[in-house]
Amino acid sequence: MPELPEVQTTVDGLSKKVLKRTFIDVWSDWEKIVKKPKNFGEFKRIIKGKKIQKVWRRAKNVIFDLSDGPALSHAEGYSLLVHQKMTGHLLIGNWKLEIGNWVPSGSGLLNDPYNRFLHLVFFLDNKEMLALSDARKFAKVELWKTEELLNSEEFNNLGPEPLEDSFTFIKFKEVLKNKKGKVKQVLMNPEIIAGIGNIYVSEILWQAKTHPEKRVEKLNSSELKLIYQSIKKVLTLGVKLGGESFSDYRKPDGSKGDFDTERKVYKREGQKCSRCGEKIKRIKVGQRSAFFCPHCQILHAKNIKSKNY
DNA sequence: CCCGGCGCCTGAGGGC
DNA sequence: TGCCCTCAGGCGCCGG
Repeated sequence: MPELPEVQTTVDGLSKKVLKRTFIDVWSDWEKIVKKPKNFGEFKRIIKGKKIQKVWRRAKNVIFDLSDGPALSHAEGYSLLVHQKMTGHLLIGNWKLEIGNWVPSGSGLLNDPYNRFLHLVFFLDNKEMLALSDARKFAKVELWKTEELLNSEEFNNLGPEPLEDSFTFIKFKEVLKNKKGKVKQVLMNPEIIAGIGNIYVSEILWQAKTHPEKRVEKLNSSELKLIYQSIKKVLTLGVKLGGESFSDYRKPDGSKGDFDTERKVYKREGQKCSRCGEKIKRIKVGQRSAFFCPHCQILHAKNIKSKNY
C-alpha cells in the first residue's frame, strides 16, 4: 500500500519513538507474515533482547537495524525488514488483547477502524508496542543478518532513490535508457526507480502532462525533464504532508497524512481537472487503474515544451 | 528476456 | 438487511 511518502513518514515517526528500545517479546495471530526465518519460534528467539539502533527506508521497505548490545556492528547485527504492501501500516501505541481482538488502551486515535487489524505486535522495554496492522495480510516481515541483506539480490536489484540528491536528471535518463513500455508501468517498476506506486505515478504524470500509456522510449528530452521534475516535486510534497490516508494508511501514531488536499487525479474519475476543467478519466494500464486528464495528458502530444530547459 | 496473467487475502462500498 | 459484484496503494511467480 504505502508508497515512498508513506513509508518515509512511517520511518520518521518511528525514529522518534523506538530508537534504543529493546524487543521484550513478539506476538502474532498470523505467523505466516514472517517470511524469514520461516519458523516463528526461531524469529521470536532471535528478536528477543535485540535493541533498535536505526530505522531507515529503502524503496518501500522499512528497515530496523538491530544490535545485541549498545553498539551497532554491521558484521554481527541483524536487520528487521517490513514491507507493508497494500494495506499494512506500522503503529506505536498500547493495546489490550481481549477475546482474540486487540483493543486500544489510552489513545483515542487508535479507535480508527483501519488500525484494528493487528497481526504482529512487538512488545518494547518501555511498555509501548510496535504493531503491524494489515487488513489484507499481504505484508511481509523478514529478519536478516545486516550484511546479508545489504548484499542480497533483491536489495541490489532496486533502482535509485528518487529523492536522493544523486538522483539527477542525468541519472534519470540513464536508468530509462533502453527501457521500453508504457511510462506508467516503467515509473512504477522498483528495479528502475524505487518507491513510486499507483497513486503517486498518476499524480506525477498529471503534473508532467504526460499520458500514462505514452511509450517511454518515445519521450523526448523536454518530456523527460518535466517527468523528472514532477517526480521530485510530487514525492517531496507527499513526504512533507505525511502521505496519503484516504484508505488504509495511517502514521505510526494512528493519525492521517495530509496529501489528500493535493490529490489531483487519483480516485477522481468523473471530477473536473483542476487545471483545465475536463473530466478525469480512469483506464486500466497493466491491470492497474490509471487516472488522468484526457485534455492535459494527450497520448500523441506534439511540441511539448518545459520551462527552464 | 519481456510481457501478461494470476495468486496472495480480506474488507469496503455500491447495486439490487 | 443481505447478497453479489467489483475494487483495492504491491509484488512474486509462472508460462508463452
